[in-house]
Amino acid sequence: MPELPEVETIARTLAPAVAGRSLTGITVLNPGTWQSGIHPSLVCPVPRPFASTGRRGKLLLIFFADQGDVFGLAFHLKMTGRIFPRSADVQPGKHTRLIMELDDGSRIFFDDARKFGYARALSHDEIAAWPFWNSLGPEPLEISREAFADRLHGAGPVKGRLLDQKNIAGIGNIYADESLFRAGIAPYARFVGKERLGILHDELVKVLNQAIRECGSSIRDYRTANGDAGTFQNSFAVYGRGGEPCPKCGRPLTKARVASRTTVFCEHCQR
DNA sequence: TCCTCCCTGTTC
DNA sequence: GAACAGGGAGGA
Repeated sequence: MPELPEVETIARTLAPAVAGRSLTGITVLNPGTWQSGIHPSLVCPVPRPFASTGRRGKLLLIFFADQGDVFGLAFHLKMTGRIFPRSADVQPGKHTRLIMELDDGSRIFFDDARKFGYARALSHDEIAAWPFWNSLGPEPLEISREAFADRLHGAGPVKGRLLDQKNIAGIGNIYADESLFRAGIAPYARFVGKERLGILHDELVKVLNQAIRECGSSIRDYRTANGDAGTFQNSFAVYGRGGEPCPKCGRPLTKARVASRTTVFCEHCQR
């Protein structure tokens, strides 16, 4: 379940693996994983030096140094996607869906047990034809408190609005539940006022930054590009803790379905 | 705005 | 052997 902090961590830990290297080819093992109008062989007809890695919402980005029609790659890891740089002697696993071949013989595997994840080439035409990219809301760590409150203000349950990537990019079930608990806002609350949404932004920024410092949350599948687990799962106040005592008041945490997602919250501390 | 579906490994 | 996990597309 890589959300913003996990994808940010993967981008940072992947950077050394691509630094100074070039992409020489892309091998697609699962056809559905390559969701791009550009054939993978056309991404690097000649070796393409890498420039950097990055992130937009939950998308992992890899950019090329030279200017070409295709200037980078985007990966959505969805729930079970993983990125593994590996030396030339390591063979792909049964869940390897796509392989990036590098000029030193090493490879970067994109594994995804559930096949929900995908990769795309980034070109101006590809982006123009990609509604998801074009509808992504601002980054929560870059938007102001006031702008955040404006975007989240509305009729639907606040958790649904927080999860909607059109409003704010990069928030998934974990950081939605954790930030709502810290802000004392019930996930099903509607018409939450601007002041309380400002508090939600404060808490969201804090929880995201702490999770980034801790290299993300590893529940089961997520690992950094180095293969390490994150540690923020040890700091969860509510996520995955239905029935356990609330960290603030000690009453049992409620597990319910909100915005079509499993949601854990405290009925006493969150209003 | 809300629900279902896509997938498959893991848990009950 | 069924329920569950869930991001986002697509339909109601």
